Amino acid sequence: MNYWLFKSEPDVFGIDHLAKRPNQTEPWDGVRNYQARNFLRDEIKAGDLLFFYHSSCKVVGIAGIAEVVKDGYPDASQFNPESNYFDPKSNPESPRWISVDVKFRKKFKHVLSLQEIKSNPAITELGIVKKGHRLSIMPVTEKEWSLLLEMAGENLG
DNA sequence: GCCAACGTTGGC
DNA sequence: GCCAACGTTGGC
Repeated sequence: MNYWLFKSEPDVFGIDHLAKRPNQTEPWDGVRNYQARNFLRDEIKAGDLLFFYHSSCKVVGIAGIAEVVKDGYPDASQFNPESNYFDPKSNPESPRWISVDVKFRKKFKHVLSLQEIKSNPAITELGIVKKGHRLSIMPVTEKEWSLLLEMAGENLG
């Protein structure tokens, strides 16, 4: 089982939205980057855990934890002309974009801010601390997962 | 809202 | 297959 970080804009879909969904579960759709798509298709599996990261907002950082509950499957929004994520070049015979389902696990009492994360010299591999990162989905090492949990003053309880 | 950094596109 | 132009991302 692996650890991940998923970015989302909380004004569009944040951890509070996830917590209010039926069964606290939601398809993670709209990923339109090939590197992130490959993670969804090949490596992200049910049972994996992820940090739910809030971007482009007031307090940027890790807001909580969710769990992958369904392996990769074709992202329905790519075939929906009404969707912002519609991709006319994709087709159902060979879908280009992939979703997984994620389920709410916990919301942190305080967002672990990007600033705090960057201030820890032990966090060096994580994509978000690197300059110019653009990935909306990125791997987190087990070591950094534990460290970040500890920094947030949280656990998986 | 600015702007640097990046991925994608498309002409050649 | 190169690379300039363009659009998007995301922290500030």
